[in-house]
Amino acid sequence: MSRKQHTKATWISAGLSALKNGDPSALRAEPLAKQLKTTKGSFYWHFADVPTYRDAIIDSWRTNTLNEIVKQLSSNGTPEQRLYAFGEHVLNDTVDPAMRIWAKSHAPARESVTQIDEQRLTYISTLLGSFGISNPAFALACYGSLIGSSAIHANRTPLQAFTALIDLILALK
Amino acid sequence: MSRKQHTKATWISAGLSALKNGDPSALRAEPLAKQLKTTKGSFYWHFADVPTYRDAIIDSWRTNTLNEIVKQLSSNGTPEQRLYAFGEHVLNDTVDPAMRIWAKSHAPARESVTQIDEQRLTYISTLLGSFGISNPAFALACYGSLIGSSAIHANRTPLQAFTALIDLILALK
DNA sequence: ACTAGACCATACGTTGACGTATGTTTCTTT
DNA sequence: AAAGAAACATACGTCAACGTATGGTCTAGT
Repeated sequence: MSRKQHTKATWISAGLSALKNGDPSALRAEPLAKQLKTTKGSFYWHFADVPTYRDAIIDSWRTNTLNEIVKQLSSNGTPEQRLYAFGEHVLNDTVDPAMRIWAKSHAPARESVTQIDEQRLTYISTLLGSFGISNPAFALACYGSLIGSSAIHANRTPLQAFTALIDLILALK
Repeated sequence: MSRKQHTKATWISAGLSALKNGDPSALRAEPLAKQLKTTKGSFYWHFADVPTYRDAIIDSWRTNTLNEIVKQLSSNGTPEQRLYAFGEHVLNDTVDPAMRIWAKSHAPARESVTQIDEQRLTYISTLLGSFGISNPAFALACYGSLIGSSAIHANRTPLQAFTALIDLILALK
């Protein structure tokens, strides 16, 4: 009914949301509690301490993202359609930038980012391979243009760069 | 002999260096003082407070980067050579990722990143234009692949993606 | 409605960083 | 070498966030 109480998932969701507009230092117990209109009593019930919470955030991102990749893997549609769907998946991952900068100083974040990058690059390489394009630098360029152009402050949408690039590469086939 | 005292530039340099391996929250007076083997007495001599210092860091990055772009603009060499040189310039800017995430929550950082992105995109668009390539999405893809693939955790170098992409785009001419 | 367990509020002591005040050292100029 | 200026060290009060302890409140099962 009233379901006013919080769960681990609530806290993790709030943390992931905080990462969308800031760096990992935004993951602090008391400010988040205030934002959730509760107190840190709840926080410390669900998590032993802040480092534990932060690692749970990382693991949640990793799991969600891996699941999304699996979903993409088993999707249907032409390779072109699947490439575009992949692009949207990456662009929708607004936590990615924070995880990436966190990875510079935090081993668990680094491991998760590495794993996700491997999976995504493998997937896009496979799709490009179905067009007979096997140079792995192209996969890296595609993935990079997604990660990068979503971070760039320009008037164009990141998707425009990605689609232009895909069209260009597919012209090779 | 002249015992080595610190200057504004020393502090700013230390801050820029800290940003290479972490987020903006690493820019704190006392930890940096410890690292520079001095005390915050020096810090507060050179800067009014931490926000002032942080904005000085941003401005230093902006100025350095703009100067570097101007240098590239007046460089000589073929457009191909200048494209590659541009790529290296961007990849050498290891502060860029931290500035980019900072831009999400801090207006001065955002303004600087926007300005730098505009200048870089204009320059690369001009170079591509000299090959008769006018679709701005290609410039965004190139710049994005630099920014992005340098952030990606993979076994390949970012430059491989960029050069493959340039070669691909130049094949259009 | 009662009780057990799950969940939350709050008071407390601790810590790390902030910014100020004030004295001390080092540099420069004469 | 002395004086003034520039740069640094340090002690202090304040604050925000940490983590703990303890008691209160909600909820489900009987």
